[in-house]
Amino acid sequence: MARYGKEHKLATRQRIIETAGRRFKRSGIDGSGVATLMADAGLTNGAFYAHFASKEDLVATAVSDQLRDQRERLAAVAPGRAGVEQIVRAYLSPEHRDNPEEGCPSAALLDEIGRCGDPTRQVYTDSVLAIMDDFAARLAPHDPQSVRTTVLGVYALMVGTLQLSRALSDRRLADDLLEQGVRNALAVLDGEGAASGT
Amino acid sequence: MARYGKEHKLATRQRIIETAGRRFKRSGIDGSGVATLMADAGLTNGAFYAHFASKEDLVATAVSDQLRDQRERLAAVAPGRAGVEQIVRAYLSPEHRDNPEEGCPSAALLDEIGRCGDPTRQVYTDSVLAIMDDFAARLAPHDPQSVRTTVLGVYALMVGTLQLSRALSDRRLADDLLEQGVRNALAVLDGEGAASGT
DNA sequence: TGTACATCAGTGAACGCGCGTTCACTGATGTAC
DNA sequence: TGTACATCAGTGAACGCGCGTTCACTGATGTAC
Repeated sequence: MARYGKEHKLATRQRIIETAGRRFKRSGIDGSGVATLMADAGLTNGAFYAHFASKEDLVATAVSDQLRDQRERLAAVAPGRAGVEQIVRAYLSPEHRDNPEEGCPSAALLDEIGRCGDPTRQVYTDSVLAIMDDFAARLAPHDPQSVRTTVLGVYALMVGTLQLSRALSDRRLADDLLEQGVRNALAVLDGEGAASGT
Repeated sequence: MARYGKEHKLATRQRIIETAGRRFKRSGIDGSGVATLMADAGLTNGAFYAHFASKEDLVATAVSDQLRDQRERLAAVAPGRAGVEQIVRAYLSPEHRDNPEEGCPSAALLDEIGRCGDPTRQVYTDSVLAIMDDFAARLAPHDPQSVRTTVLGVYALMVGTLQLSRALSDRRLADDLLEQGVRNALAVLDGEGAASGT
């Protein structure tokens, strides 16, 4: 059990990144202070700058990590039209809406990310595009490039729908909106890549 | 020029609400301090609590004011299918994306609003529903209730699309996404209320 | 095997600053006589 | 018309606190001989 050495430090760094990702999604970026982020990882504020150059550095890193995680979870879903529908339904579910901490970083943080500096937005863009490319390949394996923008549009649709469902204080209306979102997402997807259906 | 009296104080209050709305949309809610908000209105921090019970009180009031403004601007657009398309294109335009301060409060603040307390979310819900009801009446004057959820879904789609377009650091991709958003919004709307066309 | 030293992840106190909020006070305005 | 007083919108300093960041120090670990 090395408490000392490169491997240990990297493990600690990874732990900070993961707990910070959850904290940002729960409390927002501006709403999460460095001392709290470190306490979440079982550490004190002083150690922060041995791992990251600045809070913004952690923000970019945590956003990237969150999106890599989202990408990996999507990769585990079955291929074909059935998998696509499963992804859309899981994303636009009451469970996802009611647990932002475990969910999509875009749904929790997108408007704040839009106000971040260039480096963070660059990292965000690259990470989202990697997910979009995976999804496009799922939708149109022969020509993923052709549906890239379609897929980006569906992602935006789902993000906005989940955010609005979280903000509405009328639960029934929020549930109806999620169902409407599923219909809209599937309509856009089916209108496009008529390929790769199950 | 009364500097004193009910009318003067109400005018000052309204000025604070309006400048705060713009500041929130530019810097976020957590990113806007009371001293800055008051300085924007040409006042000092001390006067704040003569006008509002708390910062959260101002947040709820400013969000409501912003949405009332959005509603009034929408009401000025011509009726029928032409008006609907004009609204969608203006919303999902590069101009709107590049000027969040003048734009839609949902696009600028939705994930932060989702983290606000019940009173703010209640005010937000009521204000959005008023806009949705106007829009539904525009789409299906004979039976607006039937398209309420459709319209809410289109609003969510547009909000998410604008937010994502703002966050992407690749301008061409961000532009393509806006165009895709227009197609998606119109497809959902045309798939629904086949009525009231021009 | 045992001891002396080097390494370094993490601690905890402190930096200046801005946060949301409170309050004694100012000074321009309106009212009473 | 002029003077004395009441009203009250706004000022500015202060409250305790948390912010992001820095740094001297601790103490457990690994290395050298």
